[in-house]
Amino acid sequence: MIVIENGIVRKACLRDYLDAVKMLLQLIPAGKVVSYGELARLLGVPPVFVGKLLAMNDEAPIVPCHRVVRSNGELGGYSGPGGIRFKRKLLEVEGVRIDAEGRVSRDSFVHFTELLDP
DNA sequence: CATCGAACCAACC
DNA sequence: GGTTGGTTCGATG
Repeated sequence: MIVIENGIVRKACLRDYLDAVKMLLQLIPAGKVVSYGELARLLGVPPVFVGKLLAMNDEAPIVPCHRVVRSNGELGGYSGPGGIRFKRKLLEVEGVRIDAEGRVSRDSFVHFTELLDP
């Protein structure tokens, strides 16, 4: 059973959360990134759980789980093919600016409210 | 800046 | 019942 409350997912099984995450990921345009926390709010789960879900995505990078980074700009992890190096490469190719310290620039972040409202 | 602990979860042991 | 995750956030020194 899955319940939606104020646009936030409540009690669902892993499979349901995974489907929800994938849908949200498809909304992120190339060249932009979102934070784990943002997804966590929408899904109603703790941020750590988002990581677990993304790690469970077997269709990376078709489903762009590489466009999810830490809120402080650091890349976070990537368990898909090619590992973290590949994640960074993908982002750069898509136009995300990453500084020498491996931080994503703030203007590359996008919020789901901006993706859903316009 | 570094470290700490708690947190909205389901699965697994 | 405790641990585990690609984490976050606020409080603290």
